Amino acid sequence: MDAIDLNLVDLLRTNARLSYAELARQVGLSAPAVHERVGKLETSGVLRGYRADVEPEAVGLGVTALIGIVEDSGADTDDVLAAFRKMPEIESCYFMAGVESFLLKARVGTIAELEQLIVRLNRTPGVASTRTGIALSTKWENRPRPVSPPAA
Amino acid sequence: MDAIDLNLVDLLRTNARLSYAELARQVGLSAPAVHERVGKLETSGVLRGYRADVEPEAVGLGVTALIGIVEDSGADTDDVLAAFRKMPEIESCYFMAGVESFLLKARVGTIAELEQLIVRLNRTPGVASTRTGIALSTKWENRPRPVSPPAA
DNA sequence: ACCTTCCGTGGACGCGATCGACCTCAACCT
DNA sequence: AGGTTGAGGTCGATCGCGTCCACGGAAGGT
Repeated sequence: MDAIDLNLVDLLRTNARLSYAELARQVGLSAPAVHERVGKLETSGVLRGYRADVEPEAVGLGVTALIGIVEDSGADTDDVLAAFRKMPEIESCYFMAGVESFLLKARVGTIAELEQLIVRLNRTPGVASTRTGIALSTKWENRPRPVSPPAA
Repeated sequence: MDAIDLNLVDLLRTNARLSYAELARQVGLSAPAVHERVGKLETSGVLRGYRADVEPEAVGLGVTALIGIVEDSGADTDDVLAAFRKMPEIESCYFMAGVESFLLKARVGTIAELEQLIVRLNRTPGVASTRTGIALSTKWENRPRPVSPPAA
């Protein structure tokens, strides 16, 4: 993980579809060298994948909610997690310090669907209570933070 | 936005580096047709970009926090937003219904940096108070929800 | 029926991806 | 010091992909 690797990570974080040739030009190496570096970053787990960034409204997911979960005392956290994992509307899941064991970010199409999701969450074994906040708008999300020092 | 478009969106959401030729095979069209469709999805704003998914720990961002913000009464929300936007550690920013106007997701390297961030947040004009929760682990994040019906 | 528009296909051509051979340098061993 | 080894690079060649263009057929309007 030298400066060139960090540079590649930054470039791919801003545009994951850059060609190896273009990446090579940007970092000042040959295309095969970049190809090998990126391959190593992938197999070492630094680069976990490449995702298109999609406007949620455009695919019918206009409602965003953030939901805190309080577990039952003695609940099996792994079981709870497995149940959450089966709900595709839960985009993100953080295990938190504090009274609320989990914080979930969910996206659904309508408030009615959100209601159904909350009902399902409250019914899943191990969940004591939920507290949901509705996002009126997403100002930004997953903004890539440059990790390599600016080129000066 | 027909079924093929949704299919393309799903494919790119799972792997943004798929070649047009490969996409074409998967959806049963020719490469130029896919090229044109993807181009239109980009210019129409459905596809906002393509991002590498990076393991945060690997780039020195091991601490994740979720921070609720209460605004001063009479604060200028746009100014507050602009201030947040200048803080690169804030990865996501949601404008919320409820007492807390914003919910921020921030990533930093150390608890000390988190402390500094919170201090800065509390100092920014328009912010009345903050409430931060620390994520002990990220179970998953930005899981792509398939948007097109399964191929059956 | 005709025209127009949209959306696709097929062919062509230049560039990119990717493999293998070779080079360079630094670290380490003897 | 000299030799060996391995990591990480360049170069060149080959093959497939990206992308442009001309053409074709279906749907819909007049």
